[in-house]
Amino acid sequence: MIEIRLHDTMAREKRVFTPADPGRVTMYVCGPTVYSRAHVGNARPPVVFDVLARLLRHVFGADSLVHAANVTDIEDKIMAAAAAENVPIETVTERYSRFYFEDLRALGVPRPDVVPLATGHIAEMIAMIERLVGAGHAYAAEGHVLFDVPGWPLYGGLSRRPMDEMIAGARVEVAPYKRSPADFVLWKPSGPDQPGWESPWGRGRPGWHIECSAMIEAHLGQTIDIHGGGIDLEFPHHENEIAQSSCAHAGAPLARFWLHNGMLSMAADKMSKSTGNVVTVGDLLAMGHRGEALRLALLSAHYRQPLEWSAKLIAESKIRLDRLYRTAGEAAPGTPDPAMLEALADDLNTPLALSRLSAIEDGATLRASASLMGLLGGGASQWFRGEGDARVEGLVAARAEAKRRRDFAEADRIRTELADEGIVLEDGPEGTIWRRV
RNA sequence: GGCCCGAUGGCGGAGUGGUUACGCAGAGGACUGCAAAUCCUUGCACGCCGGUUCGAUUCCGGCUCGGGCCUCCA
Repeated sequence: MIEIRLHDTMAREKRVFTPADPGRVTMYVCGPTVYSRAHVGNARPPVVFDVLARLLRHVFGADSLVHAANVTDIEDKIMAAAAAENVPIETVTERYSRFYFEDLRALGVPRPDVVPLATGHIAEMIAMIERLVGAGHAYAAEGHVLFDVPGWPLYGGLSRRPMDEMIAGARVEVAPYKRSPADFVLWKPSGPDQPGWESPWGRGRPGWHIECSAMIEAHLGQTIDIHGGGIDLEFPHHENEIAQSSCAHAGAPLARFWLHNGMLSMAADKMSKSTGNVVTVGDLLAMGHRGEALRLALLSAHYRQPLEWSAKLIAESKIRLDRLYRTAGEAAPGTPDPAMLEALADDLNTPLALSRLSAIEDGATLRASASLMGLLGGGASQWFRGEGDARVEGLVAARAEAKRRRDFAEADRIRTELADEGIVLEDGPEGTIWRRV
């Protein structure tokens, strides 16, 4: 069996990955808060961890993996977005949740095995908070429940931040009900006009961090094999998840491997909703870019490295796919290329894997290899032509007839006409094929 | 200010203590009615200063620059 090595943020080094139970590999990736369209940066984790999921299924068996990714459908930004439209939060969350999975499908990312909703696990969250309170790790104050950070000395292990510096460096105004500035909220009160659930501490709603801890416990267990997410979540989100879960589980570690992807930037700035420096997946698709080209672009750099997003990157990725599809043709998948597999197994080195791909000459091997990265799923003719277009086919046939008459002026006129529509013709030994640029 | 990461050819982006990344773009050639595509050939590199070493782009230290986190964030 091939050896998979993954970079574990906790250990700060690559380690050989072996599941606790090879028959049930567990992976959880932090999903979106659904209050707006996903931008390309938001799409990097789903794409990256989809590649990992494909690799794990290839190595451990198709049914060996339980891949979970949550949807955060209760959060203050959602409430703000709903209030702005004067609609219930469900209107907002259902709309953007639908968009999110449509975008992912366009990028070749299937729905994870488990997609838990935060609002579907309020009882589990309350139960976990009660356990934390009972164990002395959390306390109620003014309708809030807070995690007692100084009371858990192991806090900060993932991000390696010394406790005193976290407190000294706190830049936010400290709420008066907090015992320590580092304490974070597990439950917060809701006003009469805000969404909320009854709890031992009054009507309220969960804090963001407890959602993941409770849903991981509910669906995957106390200790999972892999926990993934963007590097920006390392602190405080993942640190807080660790604190909550470990304290609720008598010290059992939350995850055996922590994987974090790097950020996407655009024009030298991080792509983020708060700065407005974003391009949404939906915008790019509407512009005519292929989802598969966007996927390849997202995999063109190693997942832990930052990635500079640009129009040129998309164009290059599309051209690369053209070449790969020409080689793949209509071949049925064969056996993956060992060198490509080796690249993926070495901490998901997709740029290296991509270079291996371009060295493969056999269509069947190429298709099987590419499918491990979620690429080359369709046939070449489908890729180049898109959906059937009778009018274009007719013009191509008319041009072929003109060529047969050696009426090259007419043939060139038709070719120019199609070129103006962004359609390129290629005369080959088996006739003319066409594709959109 | 604190914690952490990075610096590779025109651009993107792997990797390595001594030997080819790869892709895009460029140049030349083959092919073509002309093209396109394809194939062949080809130019272009490892931020700065020290150290270790027979030898460093690769290891160590310092510097400069860039990025992320410390607040919602994938």
